[in-house]
Amino acid sequence: MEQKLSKAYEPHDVERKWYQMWQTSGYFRADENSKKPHYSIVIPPPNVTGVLHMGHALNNTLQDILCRWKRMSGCEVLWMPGTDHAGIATQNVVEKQLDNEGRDRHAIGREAFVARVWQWREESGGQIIQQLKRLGASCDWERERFTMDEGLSTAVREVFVRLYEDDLIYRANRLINWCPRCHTALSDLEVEHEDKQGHLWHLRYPVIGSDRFMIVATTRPETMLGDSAVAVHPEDERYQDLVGKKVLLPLVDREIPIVADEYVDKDFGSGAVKITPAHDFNDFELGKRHNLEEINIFDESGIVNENGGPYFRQERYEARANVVADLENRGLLAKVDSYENAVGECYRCKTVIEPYLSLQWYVKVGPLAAEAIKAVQQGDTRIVPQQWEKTYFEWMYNLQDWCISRQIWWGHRIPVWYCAECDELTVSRENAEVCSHCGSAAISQDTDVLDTWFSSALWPFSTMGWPEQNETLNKFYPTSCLVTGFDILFFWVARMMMMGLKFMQDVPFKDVYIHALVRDALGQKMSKSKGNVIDPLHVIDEYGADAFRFTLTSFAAMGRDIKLSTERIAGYRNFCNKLWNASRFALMNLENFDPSGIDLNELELSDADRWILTRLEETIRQTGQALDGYKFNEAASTLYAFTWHNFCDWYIEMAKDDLYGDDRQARQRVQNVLFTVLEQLLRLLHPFIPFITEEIWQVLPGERPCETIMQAEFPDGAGLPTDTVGAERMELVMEVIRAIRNIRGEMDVPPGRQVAALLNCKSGRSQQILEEGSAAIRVLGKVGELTIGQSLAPPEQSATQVAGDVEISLPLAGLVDVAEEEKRLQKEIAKVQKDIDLFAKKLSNEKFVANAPAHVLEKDHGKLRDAEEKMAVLQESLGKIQALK
RNA sequence: AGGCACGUAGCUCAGUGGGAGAGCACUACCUUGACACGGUAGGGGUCGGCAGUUCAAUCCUGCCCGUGCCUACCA
Repeated sequence: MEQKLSKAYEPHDVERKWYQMWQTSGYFRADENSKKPHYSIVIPPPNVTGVLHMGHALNNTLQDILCRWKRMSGCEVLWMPGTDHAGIATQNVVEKQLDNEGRDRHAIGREAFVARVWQWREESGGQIIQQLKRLGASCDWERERFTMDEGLSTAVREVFVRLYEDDLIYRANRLINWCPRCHTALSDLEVEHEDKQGHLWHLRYPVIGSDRFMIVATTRPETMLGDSAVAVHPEDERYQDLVGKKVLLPLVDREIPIVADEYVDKDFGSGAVKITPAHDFNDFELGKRHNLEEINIFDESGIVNENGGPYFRQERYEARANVVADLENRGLLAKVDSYENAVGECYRCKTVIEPYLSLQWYVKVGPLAAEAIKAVQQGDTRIVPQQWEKTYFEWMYNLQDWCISRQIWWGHRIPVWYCAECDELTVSRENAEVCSHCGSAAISQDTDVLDTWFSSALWPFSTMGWPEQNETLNKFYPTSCLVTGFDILFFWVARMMMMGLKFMQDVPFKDVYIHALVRDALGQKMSKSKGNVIDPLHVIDEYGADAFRFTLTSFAAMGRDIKLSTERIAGYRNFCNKLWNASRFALMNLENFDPSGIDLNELELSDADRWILTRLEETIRQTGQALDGYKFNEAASTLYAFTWHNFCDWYIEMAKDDLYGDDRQARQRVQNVLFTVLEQLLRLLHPFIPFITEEIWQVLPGERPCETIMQAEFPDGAGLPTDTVGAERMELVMEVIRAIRNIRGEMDVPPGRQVAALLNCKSGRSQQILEEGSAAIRVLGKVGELTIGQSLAPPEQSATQVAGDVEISLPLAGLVDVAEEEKRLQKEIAKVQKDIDLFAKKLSNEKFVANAPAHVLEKDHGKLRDAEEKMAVLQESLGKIQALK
């Protein structure tokens, strides 16, 4: 008994052993000087704070499949790995640590804080990289990058300065999304909108010089402290006489005008709107049109400032309660309705966003977006699946300028210096010492850092050494494919497109493959708070990385989310085990087998051989096509079906007879085919399940052409002796076996018991095929006495089935009772009758016959004929059976 | 409000203008010398509803119902 492989596949040691070998031997390394065609992918850099979650696992499994496949297909592959400094997220992590120590970042100061973040990154930032390795990711780790690396920081500065010089970066005082907890501006994308149940308060503002009141409705009554007008629609008859008059703003007793503006919806509420330019985006715009005062009533923590009169120093919700109570006491609260509206929250800490007036840096995206749109329209970059193109365009056309300054400490500091003497700006690639305008040394750098996504946008070329021109960029830019989830299509993909086109004059990637989101078994997003997270590392521990990868791949159908549960993973663990055991079987029967120098084309192959080789060639073709089209699930199911249902269920079972028999030549022939199929199958499967395939491949008999399966060629089917006619012949044998098994199963014949069978063939061809396949029929059908011929008379008492033009009869006597067989036959007859009815009806339809294409007609005629022939045999048998009763 | 998906076997999902598929679950039988993480056989679906195009619709078109997601400045 062969001792090379254990009885069941045990992934742990295998995974560790081979990953280490691959990495230390440098098989993941990309050579920019290679003459081979290039293939490159940049990893979507996970946050340095991150731990591997299902999304990463899927994302990186797919990338690894592509990279391993391309590497085996003769490409020089660069898979560029790295991590993202994740400004706000990382700062929050370290701030939390400080908080646990009873300190905050202001107490230790900027420099110490940043040093502390770096220290944290050194200690625990590499976690996710180690986890990617557990998954089998074949990244070129020697090139690992971090967005805060010196090189990438240089690229960030270069880009900032050049955009500034091209008037594509500017500074403006506007309303921005402000997180009162993170104390920073956020871009529009970093705000998540969620519908929340709240209230709509209707407030009464007294009109000056009149006894009338304007009723205004608001979801945020505290902002009335900053109101600078009440607006109505210009054509609203109710208020025609009031426009131009003033109301007295309650509580703070300020006089504010009543203005007319088209923005107001006459039919909503009272038709009058309170206008707070400093705290609402619409009001801000309206305020600009009417030249209204912008009164900021909050500080950066969302606490009422000195403009809030009596509410000074109250937190915003506290102020809200007090404002409402005070208004009510004065009879100025008309009514309160329940109201649901969308509230903006910080995407990092979920704090409710405050629209806040402040001076920030912006990227003017218009000209950049125009190029990014054009590139996709022209097909320079292809988005797969294509449906996402529409989403991409939709967003690109409606793009607002991008707020890139963040009031945090962890990130790329904005390379702008302000002069205390001449008030001019110095924008510089190097750290500035003196003002570029007046030469004064009294300059200070902007305290803000850049949005994390600013550096991410440069990732495809900054990681390759840009702004330096080098061979890596020449060879590997633009990248071949970007694999990512749709959740960062805007955050990241769109911005890489803009920056790549601007600075490399070429798209950053030829293809963008957008994959699904991984959800839990109930279809909910996995999150810590819901407690429904499946940890990929636990999955790998329990089922092995290969089973996990194959599961994800099998579910990675386009355009649908993946609902993952551990039961599903077990199924693919079983698949790995099946492959393992099939390999064990092969190895046991390949002892002393030497695969060298034998050409399958020179062997006298059996129909079974021809069949499996033909199926293999088909599988190779289908797998390649599926991968070409990013149809990962199709590739996976093709391979699954071939491995299990063709190779294991049929070929191995049929091979046993020859392997165990005395015919040395037959044995060698089968060994050759068995070896060939298994060896190629392992190579086909390697991109998907790299560990187990390496482990088996390494112990195959004979000399290996290279040290690792990673370097072996991906099968292309060339040289395989395919033979569709031979394969069809085998199908008849298989059909006969299935028919015999069907009778046995239906009639409850014990599996161990042999039966006699009589195969009555209508053609000499069938007879000849079955005679050749008789060994398989005997073994797989558990047939003892086997009679094959033409015009045979079946025994009086027998069970009958039909396969093609072959009538199969198993003598009943002593096996089963007549009633059972009658039942079985009637069931079978009912099935066939359904077919006959269907096709007879179709073919008697004149319109169908007149219009349907010839091949359809021919096929249906054939099917009707087959069904009728089958019916005749079954009816005859039924008659005989009934006669016995 | 707009946009995009989705609705197929008990569950999770593939799929195609020409007789409905897989995995899991289920039923029966089987420790046969690769594998019980296994084998063989079997049951199970008016392919969301209603119209239309077509010789032919689960697939194309329209409407409706239901479910998700994304984008959006209606207080």
